[in-house]
Amino acid sequence: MKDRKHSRKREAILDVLRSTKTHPSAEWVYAQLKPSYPDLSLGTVYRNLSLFREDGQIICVGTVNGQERFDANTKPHAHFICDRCGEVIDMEGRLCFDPGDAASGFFAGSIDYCEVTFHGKCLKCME
Amino acid sequence: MKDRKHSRKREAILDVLRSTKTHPSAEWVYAQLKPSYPDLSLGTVYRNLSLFREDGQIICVGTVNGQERFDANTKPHAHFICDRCGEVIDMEGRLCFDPGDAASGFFAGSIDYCEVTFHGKCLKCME
DNA sequence: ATAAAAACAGTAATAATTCTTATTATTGTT
DNA sequence: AACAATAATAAGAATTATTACTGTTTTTAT
Repeated sequence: MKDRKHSRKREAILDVLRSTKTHPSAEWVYAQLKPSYPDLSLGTVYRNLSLFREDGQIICVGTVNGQERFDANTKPHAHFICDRCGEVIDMEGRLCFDPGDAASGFFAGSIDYCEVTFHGKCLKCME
Repeated sequence: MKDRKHSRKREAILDVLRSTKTHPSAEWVYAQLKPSYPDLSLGTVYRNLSLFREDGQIICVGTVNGQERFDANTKPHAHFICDRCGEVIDMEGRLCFDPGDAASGFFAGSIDYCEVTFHGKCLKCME
């Protein structure tokens, strides 16, 4: 990881991500922090999320309704996205295979990681 | 599938999608057709891609560099995305498991489908 | 042929994200 | 503690993919 100057806001952004399981968007992180950091700027959230991703401290889960969603849990794990309400749910531990292993050896490029995303309706949205 | 009036342009858009393995963006489809249909509008491409998706004739592969990518091959199959050049490559037939099966029974919501996407560098980008 | 409905082009609007610039915070050095 | 050097920031402008609107054209059923 490149070494960076310390920044209270960057730290706070990462803390928010680490203290939730909701796989938030940039906007949501911003809304969470704005009360405690009234001079926080949305651009700062976006910029730091990019840095975290570069440094491998967070991963992108995918875009839901046009917004990228982030996850501070960098261990490989699958996600479920509810196509009705947009909620993103961890499926950690529910898969008994490593899709990366399953494909390497068959593919000529180099595989860095693999995303497994289930789509459907969450329990709440099934009524 | 809802019944729709016939449209020469809609037909052409689907033909383009069906005759390529490149998993194109809306913009790319538009660029392909513009020479033969000089009065084609980008909005028409977007609108019809949405209709195709509603009708289950195409699927969304995910966003690459901010642009959604589409695929007329609706059979479940995995993809590889090169994070350097953005190329999307089919991994059809290379997975020996059905991730949907692997997860149902463990999850309380209803699973419609499952996306498996590998990330890395394609052969060309590895030099 | 004609009338109703759907599809269209062209353009304006929207919305997520990135970029720019002037200011402020951090860090190492006296 | 004062100091530069430089990274980080706020605010807002700019960019860009996508969607919505409006008046016109195409399709299709009568």
